[in-house]
Amino acid sequence: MGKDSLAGGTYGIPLYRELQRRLTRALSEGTWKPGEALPSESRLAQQYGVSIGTVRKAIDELVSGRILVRQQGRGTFVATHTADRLLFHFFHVVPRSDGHGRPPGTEREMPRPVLRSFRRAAAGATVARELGIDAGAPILRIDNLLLLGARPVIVDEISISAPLFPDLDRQRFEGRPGTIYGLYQADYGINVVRSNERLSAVACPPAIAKLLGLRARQPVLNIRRVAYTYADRPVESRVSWVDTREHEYLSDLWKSDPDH
Amino acid sequence: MGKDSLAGGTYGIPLYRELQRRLTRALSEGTWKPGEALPSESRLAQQYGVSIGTVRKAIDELVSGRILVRQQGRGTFVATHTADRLLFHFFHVVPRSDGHGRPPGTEREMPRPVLRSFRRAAAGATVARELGIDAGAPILRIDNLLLLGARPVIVDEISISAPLFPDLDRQRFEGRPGTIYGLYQADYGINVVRSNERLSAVACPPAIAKLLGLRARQPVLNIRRVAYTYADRPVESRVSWVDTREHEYLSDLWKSDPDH
DNA sequence: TCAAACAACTCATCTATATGAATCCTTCCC
DNA sequence: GGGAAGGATTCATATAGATGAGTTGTTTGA
Repeated sequence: MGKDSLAGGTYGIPLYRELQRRLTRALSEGTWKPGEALPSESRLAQQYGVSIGTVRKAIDELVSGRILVRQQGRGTFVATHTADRLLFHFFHVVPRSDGHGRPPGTEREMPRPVLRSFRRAAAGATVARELGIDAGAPILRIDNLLLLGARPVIVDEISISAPLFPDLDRQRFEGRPGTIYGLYQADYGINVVRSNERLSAVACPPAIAKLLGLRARQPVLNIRRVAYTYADRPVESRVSWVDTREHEYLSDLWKSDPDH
Repeated sequence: MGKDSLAGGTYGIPLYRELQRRLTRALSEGTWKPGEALPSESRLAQQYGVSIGTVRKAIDELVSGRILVRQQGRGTFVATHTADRLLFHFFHVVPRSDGHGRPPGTEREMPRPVLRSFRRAAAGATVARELGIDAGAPILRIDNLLLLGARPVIVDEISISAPLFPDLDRQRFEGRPGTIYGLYQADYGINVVRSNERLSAVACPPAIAKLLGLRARQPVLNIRRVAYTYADRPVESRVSWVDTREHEYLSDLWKSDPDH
C-alpha cells in the first residue's frame, strides 16, 4: 500500500471520486506537465491502494472531459492545447452550410490571428466579475482580428488577470508557437479545460465594423466567453464579434467525436 | 445462455459495443417504450450471454447520451422528454446575466408557447436537405411564438415530414400535455436524442419583428436546429428567431449537470 | 548492418464475485 | 388500519484476475 493510500480515508464519497479529486489537484499543481504521461494505471492503483478498475473509473471522466488522453500501449497523458483541440472544442465558427453540399461542421479551418493591440488595463465591472477579481485590478487586454480564408471574420477582445501571467508581453504573445490556450498552458501551467459562451445579436459598433468590413449598425454576433481551468477557476474573459454573413456559429452538443 | 447470445458472433468490435448497438436498435424499434424499464442488468447479461460488467459498459454511454436513465434500486429506464430535459438539453435561451447577480444558466424559465399557425406545406430545398426528404415532399409547418415571463422572445418555425406524423393536426398538437418532443415521443414513438444548432445574427424580417415587438431590420439571433433520433436520422428542422435584448443563448459545453 | 523475433510494458476488454445502498412489496404485529 | 420489520430486487461500488492489442526497446541471428 503506497504512501498516498486512500484506505480508510473517506466516508460518504466513493473511492474513485476521491481519487479523481486527488488526480485533478495534482494536475492543477503541475505534478505532471502537459503532454507528459501519468504513472501507469497499475502503478497508480498500487500507489493509492485501490484496484486498477477503480483507477480506470477515476480516469474515465477526466478523459471524457478532455483533461487526459489515453493511448493504448503508451500510457495516459495530460491533454495539450493543439490546433485540433482548439478547432473541435473551443472554436465554433464554421463556413455557412446554407446552400448545398457537405454536412455542417466538416471542413473547419484554422483562424489566422492578426494582433491589433496588446496593453495593460484595469478590469471593468463585468470582466472583474467574470474573472473573479476586483474591479480596477490589473489585466492584460489583447485585441485580435481573426481571418478565415482571406477575410476578416472575427474580432476578439481578450481580458486576463495580469498577475496570473507574469512577464507576458506583446512580443512573447505574438511569438507563441501554437494557440493562445497552448501559451497559457506551456508557459504558465494554466490549463484551460472548459469554457462557456453566451451569444446575442447586436448592432455592430463602428470600430468593429471597420475591422470586419461591415457597415456600422449591421447585425453582428456577439459572444461572451469565460474560459475555466480546474475547479471552475476562471482564466480568461473574451468578447468576440462575428461577421455571420458567410460563417455561422455551430453548437453541436454531445455529438460524435472525430476520434473514437 | 439466452437466445440472443452474442457469443461467437462478432469479430473486430468489442462485445459491449455490439450490445450497445443491439440495445439502440431495440430502442428505435420501440421494444421498450419511453418511461418503461429495461430488463435488469443481470437479466440482460444472462439474455445476451455476457457479464454484468459488459452490460454496464454498454449502457454507460447511452446514459451519458441521455437516451437511458439509471435509478439505483429501481432499474434502467428509457428517458422521457420532460420539462427538465427540455430546459437543460434543448432549450438554450436564458435571461441575460450582464449586470449583476447569479451565475449564468441558473434561473431558467419554461417558455410558454402560443401557436400562430399549423398547416400542411411542401418542403423547400433547405428543409428537404435537412430532413433527408425530397424537395416538394409534404411537411407539416408549425409556427410558434414563445413567451418568457410576459414578453414574446422567440419565434419558432418548425418543419417535420408529414408521413412521419400521421393524423397530427392542430388540435392534437395544441392539446399535447407536455413538450413538443414529448409529443413526438409519446404519440409517434419518435425519440429525439440530440440536436445541432447553427447560429447567426441577421436583420429581423418585418413579419418576425412585429411578433417580437422589434423594429424591422433590428439585429436578431437566427438559429437553425436539426433534431435527430437514433442512428442520426433527422426528425425536425426548426428555424428560431430570438430577441436578444433581454435574453441570450447559452452554450455551456460538457459542463457539470444538475444531476450527478 | 539489417531485420526479425522477443520481451516488457502500456491500456482495452471481459469475466466473476462480493458488498453496499436505494427501492419496493409483503408480512407481521399491535 | 397503520406502521415496523424483512426480504427481494435493483443499480453502485470495488476487487481480482485473465486475455488481448498496441507500443517500445532489446536481443538475436543471418
